[in-house]
Amino acid sequence: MLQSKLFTKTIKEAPKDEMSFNAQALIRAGFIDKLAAGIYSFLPLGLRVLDKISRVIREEMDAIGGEEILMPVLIPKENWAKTGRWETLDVLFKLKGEDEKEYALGATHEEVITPLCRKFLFSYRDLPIMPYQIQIKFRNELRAKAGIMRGREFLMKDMYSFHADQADLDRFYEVAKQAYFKIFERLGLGGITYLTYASGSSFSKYSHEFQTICAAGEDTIFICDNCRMAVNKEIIKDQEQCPICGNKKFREEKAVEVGNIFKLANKYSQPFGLEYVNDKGEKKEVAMGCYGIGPSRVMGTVVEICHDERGIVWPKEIAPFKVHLLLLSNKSSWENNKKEADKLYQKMREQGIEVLYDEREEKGAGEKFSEADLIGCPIRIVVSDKTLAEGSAEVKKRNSADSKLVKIDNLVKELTQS
RNA sequence: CGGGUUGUAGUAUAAUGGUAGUACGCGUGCAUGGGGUGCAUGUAGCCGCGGUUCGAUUCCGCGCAGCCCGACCA
Repeated sequence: MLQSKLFTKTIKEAPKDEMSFNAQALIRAGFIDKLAAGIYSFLPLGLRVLDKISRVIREEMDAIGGEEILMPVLIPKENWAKTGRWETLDVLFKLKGEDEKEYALGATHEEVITPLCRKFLFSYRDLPIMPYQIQIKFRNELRAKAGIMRGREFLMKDMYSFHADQADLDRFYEVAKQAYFKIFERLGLGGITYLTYASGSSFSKYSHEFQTICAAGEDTIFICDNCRMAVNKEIIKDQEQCPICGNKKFREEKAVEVGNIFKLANKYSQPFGLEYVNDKGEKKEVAMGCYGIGPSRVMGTVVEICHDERGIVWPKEIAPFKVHLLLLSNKSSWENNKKEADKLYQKMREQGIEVLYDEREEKGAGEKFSEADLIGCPIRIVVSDKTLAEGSAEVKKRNSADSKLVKIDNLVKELTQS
């Protein structure tokens, strides 16, 4: 993409009413814009990142049998009433149409997916199934904060699994757990994201959260370094030792809940009468699980963790572009340098390398460098008088101070191999 | 939802009961061209309503909005 065509601009000073680093950096770099408290637009750069996060999640969900769907945002009152959550789920945004019919915006989708599956699930032969969606969720948080880490609307991947019995739910739950570890590894949060025991429901003693260590996090977790698990502070009183190894030494950390998996059992299948017939002709209740990850929260979390004093340092799989190509030149050599950089840009695009090309003539070198650091693409390539004198371009990784000159003819080949 | 705090230009800030200033941005021109470059010039603002006052951006009240702490968070 040509940077001159990017309608967003970077700004030097963050708005004073944004306290969280993720929002400050993302706004300064032109990834997001705040409309109201907890409500953000995703701009071209930000949407690319969000889409990449979603893509990683989608790939891993598909790999464990997920089937992607898209459910409504507008959910009639009757569905919520059936489970009692019209009254008890206080984050619901409720609204009324002209005809007085009442709805709530989707805060979670058990009340949609469960009756939906009633239309297709009849026999044990139909089980298990694992539909999921990636969609904006609406929750009227009393206090939105921390930039895109706790918004009133946010992107969420929610998968629901349906099983013939508890044993099959337990089996798939472990599969989903492993998929989640893979996802966080790919998103650049591997090694600092812990499976965390948290409060469960009447159907299972615990739920599991995926908590990423992060000073900006709202949760406090206690980590067992022995088996690399954690316990949420909310249940630490009734869980004084590691549930896995019995170790009593915990390390306390602030963390962000980036994912959550939950055994629902019959909590929703029961009120909606979701049953199937087993191989003996008997009617049985379907056992359910649900599995959430918030891509927008993940994006905020990554920014909180992957940055330095100059800006964001995106993990390679979710960077808006792999390469940020900068054209520098003085006036006399502009035409020539631009021709070389244009060629390089074309070649990279032909090879499928995602590249943001800063070909703006009016910007000085310092501004281009500063913006590149702020935006945070993994690889910066500079074409200038200096580099062209060597028949080369300068290659520098965002996460390293070192740079090197690479012959222009070898550059694209080297990039496709890295 | 309780407590606190703040609303001045697109952004960040200053002053003032009597013509609202600075920096960045944006526009124009020239210079510059390896770390948010320089000079000139232009552009744009007091959250809303009510009260006090000859006069309110300033003082008072109410409202709205932002932020912080807390509570809440399938």
